[in-house]
Amino acid sequence: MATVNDLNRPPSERTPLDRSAWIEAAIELIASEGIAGLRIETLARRLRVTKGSFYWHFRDRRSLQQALLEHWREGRIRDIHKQTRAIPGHEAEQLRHVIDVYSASRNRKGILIELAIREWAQRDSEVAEVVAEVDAIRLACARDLFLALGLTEEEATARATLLYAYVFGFSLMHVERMPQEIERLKTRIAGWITGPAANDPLESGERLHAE
Amino acid sequence: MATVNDLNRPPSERTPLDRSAWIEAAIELIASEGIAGLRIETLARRLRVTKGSFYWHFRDRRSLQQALLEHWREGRIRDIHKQTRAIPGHEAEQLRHVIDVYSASRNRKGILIELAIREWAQRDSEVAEVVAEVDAIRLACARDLFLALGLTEEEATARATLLYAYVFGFSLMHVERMPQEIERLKTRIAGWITGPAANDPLESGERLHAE
DNA sequence: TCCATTCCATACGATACCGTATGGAACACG
DNA sequence: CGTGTTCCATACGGTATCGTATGGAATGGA
Repeated sequence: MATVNDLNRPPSERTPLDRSAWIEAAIELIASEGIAGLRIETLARRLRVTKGSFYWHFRDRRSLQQALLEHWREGRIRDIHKQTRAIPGHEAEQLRHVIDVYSASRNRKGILIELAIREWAQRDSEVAEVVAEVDAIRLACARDLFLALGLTEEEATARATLLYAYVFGFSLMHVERMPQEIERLKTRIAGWITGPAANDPLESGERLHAE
Repeated sequence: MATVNDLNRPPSERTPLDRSAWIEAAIELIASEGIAGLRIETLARRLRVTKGSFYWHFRDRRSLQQALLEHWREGRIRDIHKQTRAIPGHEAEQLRHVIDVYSASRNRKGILIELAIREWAQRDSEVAEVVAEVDAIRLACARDLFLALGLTEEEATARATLLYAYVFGFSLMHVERMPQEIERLKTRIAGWITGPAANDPLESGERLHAE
């Protein structure tokens, strides 16, 4: 597979591209430009080739998108199980780690990819199905960790949902604070989400309509 | 101002368009197609005119985007104060209402606009500044409600942040459940976010590094 | 009536992109 | 050496869009 170094070498002594090189470059591109910025000729320029190369490896634009989506799906599912593998006695730590990975400023690129895929899913039902699948797995894994902490089924499901909604939503916000304050804020929220059982959730739910 | 009805009438007896008509149509368009789908000629087709009209009302594409952004900013700020106006004794209810407005399936269009603007903000620093301003106001208003409920400054700020991150993030997720189950789930989460004070947040935060 | 203003249509050049057709260079292999 | 395969360059037609230039219809006022 072509390495990044190849881009700085004369075309003659460069490793030939393959599908995966195009897919990797496509991931980079949607991270910076969004799914609408995924253009074949733009990709080709970044890879220092012409689109003649692209149409040798892929049938058309849609074919690249499908491969990209499948690549994302597999990578995410692998990561989920790796990150949420239960270690008895360390469930809360595992959960905070999940939050940390997705809300950390050092993982900016991963977050941008995640947002780009979800933006795409808003307007493509096939993509929405893949996102739904990944979400289902993520939620199930997080829920299992909460279950191990002693929460009820429903409470664990709700906490898992809140956890992921929070990390995705926070990455959409533009909080105006000092970096140190933001870290403190995130730590506090993470601690609350992964913390001990809250008040009786059913009762608070009912009060929504009773008041 | 041109009404929707005008689009079904012959061009001769139609109310002349003005800037606001273009801005309204632009909002509709980014809700359905995203910010990248905001094209002048596409807009013109929807308004049953040619782009000759557009370039009379606006200098260029960027000018429309700025007007659109300003329109969004003002509308959001108006809405925030309207929705979070403190009514003594009903603070929790107000907070749950905020969650309801943004996570309700009936407000799909409003959510899509919100997501489109935030997607835009990821790649345009000027837009990011406006989003940051709106976020700051929203967070301050929600924080004040939590303060009225007796929370500390830091706890109120954290809860307000969690509240908005949750509603934005949830709208990005694709939860595979029956509508009734989803409603129950959302009610439970909303009750928890707006509910009584949690465990000591500082302590849980410290544990993150201690374990 | 004449004229200025408002609002829009039409036509144009320029750019970016898609997908196809076709040729060519490098390489392996018999 | 000849040949097939792999990988890419080039050239082309077609579409969508931007911004400009310019003319025209309708309207209200002097």
